[in-house]
Amino acid sequence: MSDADKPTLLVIDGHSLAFRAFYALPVDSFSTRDGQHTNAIHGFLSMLLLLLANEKPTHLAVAFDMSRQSFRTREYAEYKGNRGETPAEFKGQVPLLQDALQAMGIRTIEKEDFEADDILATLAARGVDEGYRVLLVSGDRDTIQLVNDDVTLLYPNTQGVSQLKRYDTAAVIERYGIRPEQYPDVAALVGEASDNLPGITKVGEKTAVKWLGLYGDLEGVLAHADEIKGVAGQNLRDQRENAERNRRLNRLVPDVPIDVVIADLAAKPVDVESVRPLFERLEFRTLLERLTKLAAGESNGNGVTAAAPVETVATEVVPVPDAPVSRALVGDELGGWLERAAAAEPAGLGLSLDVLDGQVIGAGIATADESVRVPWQAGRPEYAPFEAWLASDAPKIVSDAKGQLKALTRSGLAFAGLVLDPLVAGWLVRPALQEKSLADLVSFHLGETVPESDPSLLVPEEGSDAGAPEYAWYSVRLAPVVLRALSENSRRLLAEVEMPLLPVLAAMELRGVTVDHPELSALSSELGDRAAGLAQLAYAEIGREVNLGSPKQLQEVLFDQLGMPKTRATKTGYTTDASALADLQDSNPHPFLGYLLEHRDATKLRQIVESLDKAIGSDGRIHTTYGQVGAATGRMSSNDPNLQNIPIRTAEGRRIRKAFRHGPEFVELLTADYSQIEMRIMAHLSGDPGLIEAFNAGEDLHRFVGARVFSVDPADVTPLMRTKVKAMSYGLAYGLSAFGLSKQLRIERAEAQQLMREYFERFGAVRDYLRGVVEQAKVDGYTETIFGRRRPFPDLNSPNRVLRENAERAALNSPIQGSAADVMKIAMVGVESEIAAQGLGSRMLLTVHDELIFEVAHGESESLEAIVRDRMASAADLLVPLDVEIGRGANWEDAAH
DNA sequence: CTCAGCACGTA
DNA sequence: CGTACGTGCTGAGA
Repeated sequence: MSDADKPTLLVIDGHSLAFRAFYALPVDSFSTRDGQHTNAIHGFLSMLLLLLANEKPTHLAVAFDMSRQSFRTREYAEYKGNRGETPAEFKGQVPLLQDALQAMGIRTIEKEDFEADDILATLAARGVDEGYRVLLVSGDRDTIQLVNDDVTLLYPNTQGVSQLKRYDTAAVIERYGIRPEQYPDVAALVGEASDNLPGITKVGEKTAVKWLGLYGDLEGVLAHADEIKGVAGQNLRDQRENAERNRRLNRLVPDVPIDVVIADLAAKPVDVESVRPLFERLEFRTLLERLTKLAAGESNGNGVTAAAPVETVATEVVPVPDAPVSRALVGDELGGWLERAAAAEPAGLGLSLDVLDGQVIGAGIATADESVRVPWQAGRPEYAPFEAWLASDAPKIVSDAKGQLKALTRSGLAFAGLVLDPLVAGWLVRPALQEKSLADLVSFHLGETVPESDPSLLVPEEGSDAGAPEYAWYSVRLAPVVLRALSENSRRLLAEVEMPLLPVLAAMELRGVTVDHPELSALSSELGDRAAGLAQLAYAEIGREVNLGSPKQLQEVLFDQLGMPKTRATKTGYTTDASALADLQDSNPHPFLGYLLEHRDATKLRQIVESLDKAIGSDGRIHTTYGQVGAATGRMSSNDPNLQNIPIRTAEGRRIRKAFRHGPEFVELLTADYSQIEMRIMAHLSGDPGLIEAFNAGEDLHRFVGARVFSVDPADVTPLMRTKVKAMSYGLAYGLSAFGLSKQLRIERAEAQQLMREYFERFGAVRDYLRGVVEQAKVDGYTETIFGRRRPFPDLNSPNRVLRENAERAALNSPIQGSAADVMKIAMVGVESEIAAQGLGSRMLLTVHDELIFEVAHGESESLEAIVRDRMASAADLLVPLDVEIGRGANWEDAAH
């Protein structure tokens, strides 16, 4: 059996690690509201989670000292007698820590008369015998003696427990100049102050190692004590009992009588729910989150190892390398460094820009071993090599590149050669937004902690927060690790879609969209007046003033004062949402309800108008920010402000769209959207002949489907029939139930059920496909889009029904929504590059999932429309055509079709 | 001041 | 008991 195949047994000295954590973490910052100190528990568990994620032990246990008394104190009463009273704040934490471990399903072991390290020695010996690779974690140096080819020691750094140094045989030899089994001899000679074991006066590590080199072991040294010259030799002869006693005491017992079968220590997936109560009591929110992530990432729940890239690929994580100290370089010196660096990292150099007020003020550039700082100001000759490198095709790896790309553009710097954004790549690995920042990514994939900015950091080091050179260094080191975690298809998606899209989004953000301020202001005050009037009317109905925006106060009015029947329960009471209020209006008509609903509409719209108005920049335009790594399905999001939820359903809402205009240099806006893209994708993925025919027939989809479902001629499909099949069709992709359908259409359950039955009779392949998606995902642990974008679903096999069914619906929807997102992204890249290739002045401004909005330059209406239509329609080759609808107009509303 | 919960806008 | 988002408000706790 090769080493890599061996199971890994992890044994931790619980006391020593918890004690380290106790002193490493400020006790004041780790206490619950009711005064329980938790710093030792928190520190220990934090370290444990890191170990579980990074080392992936197959078996594990935590050993504790039972008391201060042991066979050692009986032999030598002063043993550890120098240690003060254990702080009460610490003592109280140990039982809680043991409870936490138990809840996590981790075995704790203690044995009367022995110390935890003896248990480590015993388990290590048994583990090696039974063919395990053994990892020990202890803060007691005596455990160094246990290291051998199969046993590795992880020893906490002096500062705390956040970093462990890995001691294998080679590391021990390097650090101490002796083999691990010789360590107790050295310690016996030198003594161990912390254990109150005096050694030989004047003999330190160097002398001890020298003597052992000469005479082999302690026995040999003592046998030749007479030959050793000098004061040290004399002291050795005088104090040899010290050494002999120390050696007896520091020998760890490899056969403590404990009835532990190592196979029983097998690591079980942590059940987050059984841990939750205790963690919540200890107020460990971050830890619970990390634990949840760990549980989600480790297993897909059914024991089938998913091919999905959900497992961290970090292996060598401890010890943590320190970021190289970086020098500031400019001019020829930088030019030379860049040349050498490029040779060292042919896949690309790490780059991170320092940005202040949207402008570049400097940069960090790194290889995996070295980083440099580059200051920058416009127009200085000494920065020419830097500018040339930026503009060249030299490959660059930039984390969270979009914002930096914008800063480069704003600073007038040409840029090329972006080959990878590790943040985007990491999102493709785990698209559920787990790793939101470079620090998260570093922690997950490298198992390291970025200084200062990471909440899991145990001991914040002062003034060591990461700057541009460090970010560049992390980026370049992340690149190969993250890429390895991606499937081949995902890598292609990254290279051919996501990376090319990144600068496109940056450009769109910079362009912004013109919005008419006076129009919004007028709308806002109009809506404000209306809301105020409606509020007065509502107050009059109930004879008092309440805050209509407060669900709590509304509940008092509706259920107490007006005595209306209770609505659907929420966590904190009963819902007052629009559909519930509409139901109430049916059963218990009351003018208050109508005024309340209208008031809601008015205030909601006003709030949207207000926030848009505030977002208009000095250029008269709104610049949203797109979240390329926003959605788990692959979609983009828009924020600050969100331009993807501008009202459209009501006439009032559409007035907001009228305020979105073309800029003065342009003649109109053009909107282009995919018609029914999700249904088309469903037709493609399911191969349903009926649905495919529906799209190829070129007839109104819902009319066609309605004709099939209700067995009538298309011409005889009534509006009501059309509404019903339309709701059904759209609901399909979301995992809609008969209950949900009946609710939405306000029809009987039985009728909804009947409708679904008829539907699936005609479009059976759709149902088969949707079922198949979930079944396959349960086996694989993930779903995949047409273009290979994967999304893991750890809850699909959860015993918790709510979790499982939620996961099933999400899994069913994911390939559909995700493929649509793939198609749109491909189209955007294609359109942008074709506009550039043809040298058009028109520009792509916005994307709203299945819609693109452009600003049309003079005389380009037709050519732009042709480009957009072509690139959107040809973005994917499906079994059904991709239909694109285009409209033009002076504003967003008029440009709709 | 932060945070959870609710409600609601879009595709 | 319909997927995916982002935002703003309230009210509770610091």
